[in-house]
Amino acid sequence: MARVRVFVQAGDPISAVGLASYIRAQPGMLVVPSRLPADADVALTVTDRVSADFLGALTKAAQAAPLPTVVATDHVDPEQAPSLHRCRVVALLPRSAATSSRLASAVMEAATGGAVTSLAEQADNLRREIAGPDGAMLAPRELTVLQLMADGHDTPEIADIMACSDRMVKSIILSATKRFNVHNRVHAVACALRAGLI
Amino acid sequence: MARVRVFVQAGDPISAVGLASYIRAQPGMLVVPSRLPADADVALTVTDRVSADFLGALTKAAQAAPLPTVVATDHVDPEQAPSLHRCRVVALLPRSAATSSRLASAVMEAATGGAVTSLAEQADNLRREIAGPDGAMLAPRELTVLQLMADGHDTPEIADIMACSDRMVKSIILSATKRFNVHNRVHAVACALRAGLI
DNA sequence: AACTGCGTTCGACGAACGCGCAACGCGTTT
DNA sequence: AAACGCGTTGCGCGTTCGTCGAACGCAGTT
Repeated sequence: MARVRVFVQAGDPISAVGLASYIRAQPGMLVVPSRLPADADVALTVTDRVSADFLGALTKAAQAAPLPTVVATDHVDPEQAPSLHRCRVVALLPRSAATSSRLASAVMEAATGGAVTSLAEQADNLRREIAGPDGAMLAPRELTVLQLMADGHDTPEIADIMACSDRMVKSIILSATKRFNVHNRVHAVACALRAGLI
Repeated sequence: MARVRVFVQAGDPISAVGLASYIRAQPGMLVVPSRLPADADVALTVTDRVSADFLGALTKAAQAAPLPTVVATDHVDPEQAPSLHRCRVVALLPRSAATSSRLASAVMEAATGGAVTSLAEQADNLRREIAGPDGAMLAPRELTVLQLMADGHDTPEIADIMACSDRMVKSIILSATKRFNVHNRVHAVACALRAGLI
């Protein structure tokens, strides 16, 4: 292969030219114009979080020109992880720690189709690298309570679903709010949602 | 002024080189190395959302070298808006629609200290430009209340921030929960968060 | 076995929330 | 002017939440 042709895609122009600069600085790569995705070997995208919306856009783009895709992001929604391979995503990179060499090697591997690590494993690595060791700090019960609250259930309903008393549910919420240093249950749910934990 | 010296700052390397590329492409501007913020005329930053954390980092940076600052972002937390001028923020741009000319003119105005529109007005314009016509599904006050709740504030705090009574805040929440057919305020915040409205 | 720390469970009380009803100001309609 | 809608605020009620304290079981320590 002569030079790897990279199709660059981003939700905002700033990130787009940032990615393009990285690729242009690589001797073995060049950026293909956004009008000609079919001429590329690899797609390179960046996003705040891999959400359903983002994957939808990716799917649409993949129908026009199916390319192996590298994604730079800081978060992958757990429920979206299984859909990644359908969009031909072959590599996940940490956006906030994307070095020139990491980007380049990921794009090169994607272009040559080599060394495809499991996407689930990559997503896990990403979560660990981004969130640090804190990400694993929630107990399973806390997770359940947070999810149920986010779905609109109040304390007695949660107690019923989890087969325990109201007091227990409140205790779980209390311990979680104190440990994460948030003000109340709304704040806790919002933080968990933003952190992608639920 | 000979050339405008711009100090570029971003949470991730991709956006940083993106911004730098934009500035370098401008004939009248140059990028100062990140080690020499004191040599710059203007600071240019980019962030997903103007949160308390982001403003904290900005404040710390401003202590080292107080510069008029241009921020490219897609969202400004309403409660942070009053703090913007303390961090010497003079312009807000839509990140997802940041064109070369908009960036350049904002940086130039910041450097010359001219044409300072009200920051609150700029924040409003930003919200309108980002959300588009879909954002019209929620009234502006509902959006504010939801954001404040997501940041952990309770009813009297929100009433204080929005300069109205507790009853009014509750009325806004009540009308929103009825209109969106959700069970309570936690559910409302979770839905808004998942829909990307806040 | 007695002690100690830690997580779990429950009771209780003040504060906050969910919500209906009534009233006031203010612009628009007729 | 009268009628109407709409946003705002207040009052009050029952329900739920936030939080402290205490009791219990269960490791590991000595």
